[in-house]
Amino acid sequence: MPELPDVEGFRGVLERCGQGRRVRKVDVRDAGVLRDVTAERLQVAVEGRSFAEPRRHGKFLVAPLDDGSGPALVWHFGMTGALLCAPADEPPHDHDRVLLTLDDGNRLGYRDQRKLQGIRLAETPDDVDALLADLGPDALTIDRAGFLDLLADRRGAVKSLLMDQSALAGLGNLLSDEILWRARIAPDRPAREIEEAEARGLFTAMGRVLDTAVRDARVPPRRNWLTGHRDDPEPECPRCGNPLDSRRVSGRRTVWCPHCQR
DNA sequence: ATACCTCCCTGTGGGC
DNA sequence: TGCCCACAGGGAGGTA
Repeated sequence: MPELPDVEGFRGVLERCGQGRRVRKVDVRDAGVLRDVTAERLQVAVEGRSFAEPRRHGKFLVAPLDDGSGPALVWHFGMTGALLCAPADEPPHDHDRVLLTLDDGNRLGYRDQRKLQGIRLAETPDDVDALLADLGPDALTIDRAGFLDLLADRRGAVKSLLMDQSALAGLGNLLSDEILWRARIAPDRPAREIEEAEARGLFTAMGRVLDTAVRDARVPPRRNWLTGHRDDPEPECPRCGNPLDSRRVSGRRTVWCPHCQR
């Protein structure tokens, strides 16, 4: 599930619920979500420290502790992860894998059904940089010139480019389909063959889709968006009414309108 | 450089 | 209310 807008929402959860709060207790209920760190190390590193200002890059959420010069928690939410804030005495959900009890009676929970990604501990700011080193620029902050350069440098399908985290960080399958639909560009078009005017339109569509999705903290399944139709039994394009098509592009289910998208 | 495959996990829904 | 399979909005690693 989580793409850039969802993770931006989790950043907000962490900011409102965690920032400035001290972690009283780290409860690892399922160590299967810990990546390159043991439950013991996580406890020692985090308990007694407080959350500084969190930040996001692509689909990663970074939570530096104390003054930011030492360890940081680095979250990735995979397909099914979420960060939730709840009163500490609320019974945990089955999929709450790690619980962080705060000093104000609240509790941050990393909830994740599938455990495809998880939580890392960066020991230093340099470690954080190393974890994020392979990511391209964030989709929310890249400028138009940088975006046009990405397209020009890429031979393969434009959808593969949008989804490639090392080229552009933050877009997932749903957002990519939505943005391409909005810009009327077929997902399998080679990126470098997209005309400049279309490419500018694609950049604008990305910005608008992201703005709305960030406000909703998800890709909203509105009926006038593609996303609102992709799971219909016989999906039709909300713009032209023609049937939507669906097939795999770069290994992911891809929905588009063959009539509108060229 | 890029596309495809498998794998990592769990749960759900459809077909039988 | 059983079994089996494909599939789901994540990514990594290996191959051609």
